[in-house]
Amino acid sequence: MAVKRQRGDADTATKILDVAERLVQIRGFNGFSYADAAADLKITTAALHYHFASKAELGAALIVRYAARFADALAAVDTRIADAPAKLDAYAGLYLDVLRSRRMCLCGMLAAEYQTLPKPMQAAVVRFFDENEAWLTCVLEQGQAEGTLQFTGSVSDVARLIVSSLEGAMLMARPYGGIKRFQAAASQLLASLARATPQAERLEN
Amino acid sequence: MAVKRQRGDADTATKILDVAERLVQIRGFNGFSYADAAADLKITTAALHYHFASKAELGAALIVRYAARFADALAAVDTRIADAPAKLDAYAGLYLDVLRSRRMCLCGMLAAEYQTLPKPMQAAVVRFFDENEAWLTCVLEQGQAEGTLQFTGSVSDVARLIVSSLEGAMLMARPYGGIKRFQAAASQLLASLARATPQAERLEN
DNA sequence: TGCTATCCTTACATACTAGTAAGTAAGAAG
DNA sequence: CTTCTTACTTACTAGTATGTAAGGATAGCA
Repeated sequence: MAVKRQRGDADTATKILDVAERLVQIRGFNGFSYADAAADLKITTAALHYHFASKAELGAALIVRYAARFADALAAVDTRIADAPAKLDAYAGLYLDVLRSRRMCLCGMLAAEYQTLPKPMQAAVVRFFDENEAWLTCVLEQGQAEGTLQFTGSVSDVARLIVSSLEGAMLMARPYGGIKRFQAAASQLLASLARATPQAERLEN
Repeated sequence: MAVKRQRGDADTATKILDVAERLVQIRGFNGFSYADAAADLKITTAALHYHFASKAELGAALIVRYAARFADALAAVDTRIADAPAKLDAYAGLYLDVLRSRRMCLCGMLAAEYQTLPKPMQAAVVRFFDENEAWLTCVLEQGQAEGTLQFTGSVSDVARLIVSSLEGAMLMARPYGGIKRFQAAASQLLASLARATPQAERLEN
């Protein structure tokens, strides 16, 4: 069967995901309702239920799409950038992009609400973080082998510290309403990992 | 007027705060209801409204009490411990205590929900973090002066990195259901601040 | 004894929650 | 032209949310 697009619009399911994603990133999964999303899209809540039978299903689809997009972005970093410290900068840059649109990381937000989430969403959130950790582990090993990164402790502990610190920095940045705090925390963290060679200015925007 | 205690119990307002605090730390402010707290206490929601007229009022009282208790704990650290690095360890220990009871930091949780909180709660959350930062700033300055801590960047940036990273580590620890991740992240972070080696650096003292 | 304040209950109001049932307009398929 | 499918809408349900009004129980006190 052919893919259809009736009025030149992105299809409704995609638009629902876009709106719901933004709402969850700003207000949390427990802080938004089908009514909010429906009002935003100027459709009925019943139409939402047509595309996503339950809120849990919508939530799971949200994480799957978000994780896939993040994985694509990480793959793009790998092809674009060779240097391990620069890869870490680019990684922090992905977080910064989210923060610039005044949102929290979707999965960071869901981590806070973790205990109230349906099982499939919980599993998807953990998968997202595992994938982040795996990518960072590769970069850290590369940097260690090249001698461009130095750290004590296991590679996976450092990977986890990076994820934790960046998620925490995002969390804290939002009450303070700016990206400066995040940038300061990220550059400080990454500087402590980079070997004390002359480093380009990073995260300057 | 005298303080009364009718059946040897802690007074109801305190018990409400205890239960609500636990619920918010586990489920979030948007993830718990007066009905949940009332059921737990085996009283009616109307009784909750007697003590805390609105959920917003209860939430604000929650933060005020939590912040006061935290401030007391920090003061106790100051009198008990002289060494700056050990103070930082004790600071991380406070977070660990919260995590051990399988809870998120109250204000870390509320930071995630920040955009949906009533104004007075938002202000109280920011106050909590400002107080944390101020305390850490003192400790970092002390450590810098004593030569027991070393770091690049401003004292307040480092203080913010510590808060961010520990809050982030708590956030991430809960989906993974243990304290190991938190401990690894905290010790790694603090180790990077403690004066690294007893080698050449010591000579300048 | 009766007055009063505290602390609570019953009963209710009002709004919102996710989710469902039934129907319909528009097009594709045969 | 009929039938089926897609993508909705209108109208509704049961349950839950915060919050209120009125009054009862109990204790201390004048």
